[in-house]
Amino acid sequence: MPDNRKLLLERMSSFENACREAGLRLTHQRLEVYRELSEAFDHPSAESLHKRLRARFPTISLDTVYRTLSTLERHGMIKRVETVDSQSRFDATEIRHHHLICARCREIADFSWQAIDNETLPEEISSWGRIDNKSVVLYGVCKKCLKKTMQGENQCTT
Amino acid sequence: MPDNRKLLLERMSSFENACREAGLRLTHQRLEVYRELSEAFDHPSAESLHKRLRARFPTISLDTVYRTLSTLERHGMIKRVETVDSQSRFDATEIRHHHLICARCREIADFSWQAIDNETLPEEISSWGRIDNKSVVLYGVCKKCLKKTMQGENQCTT
DNA sequence: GTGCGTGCAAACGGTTTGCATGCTT
DNA sequence: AAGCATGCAAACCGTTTGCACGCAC
Repeated sequence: MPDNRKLLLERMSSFENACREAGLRLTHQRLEVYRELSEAFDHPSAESLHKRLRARFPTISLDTVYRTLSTLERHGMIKRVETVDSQSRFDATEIRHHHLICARCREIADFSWQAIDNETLPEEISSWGRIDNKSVVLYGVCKKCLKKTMQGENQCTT
Repeated sequence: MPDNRKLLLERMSSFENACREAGLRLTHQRLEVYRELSEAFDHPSAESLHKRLRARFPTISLDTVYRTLSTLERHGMIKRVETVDSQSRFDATEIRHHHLICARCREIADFSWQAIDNETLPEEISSWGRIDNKSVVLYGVCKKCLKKTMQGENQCTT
């Protein structure tokens, strides 16, 4: 059995265990959505996943894909690629800065990080293409929101 | 005259010049949108800007705010805070990685950058709140898209 | 059998667009 | 006077939600 096939089977079985632990039913759709996402390498959108799934499984609905992705995300089984939000946010300052985003109040603060600005990009990048812009986004919870719930402590899991 | 007031006037007059150069008319609405965004420090959304503008200028429409922001962005006079897209994109891999986004084909590629992962956060951050996640996004144009237009050359403006 | 998960359709929120009018040039 | 920019309303697209049926447990 080829290695990638074996790897996928392993991922599927640990996914099934995770579902059981979380009390999520092992539906055909759920398994297929997860399998399709696991085999994808391009960070597909819900709609793009749905298109692929329908090829193998014509009756699956777009709603189910959306719902499944949300459920799996809520249980930490998959990740949503970081976006600020569905709303665009604008900015008139021209000086280089990075962003801090509070997960609770959605406030966006600026900060600068010279060390990063000066860091040279990893070797491999040049084979990908041309880079125009480099941005660091830190996600967390701001002091104001922390105070509201009285659970503080600095911690960076990254 | 206070300093920040003076600074704003300077920005407004250089904005007006930029508009003239770009062939954009100096409408009341255009100027007000830019002024409001310049005075904002919180990366407002179109809707939030509209709300503020209406306080001083009750007849301005939401459409105009949207259109103005797009126009100013197109001319490089303001920036849209980096988002992947309006669509959410998902990801099943659990290993730490950052993202490369191609501005043309919207492809998202992964890369790792140990130097950044190990870099300690700037001092000031701890006064903002708690950080849970750190992500670097590089924007550029991938090789495939570059080939299509035959204009290459590596360059990082950052 | 119980009730979570699905499919369908309709609603939703942010954003864009077609059109006639108004205002900058 | 010419035509870009605006306001209004309707369309749009991605996503969410209410409901009744069906399937995993």
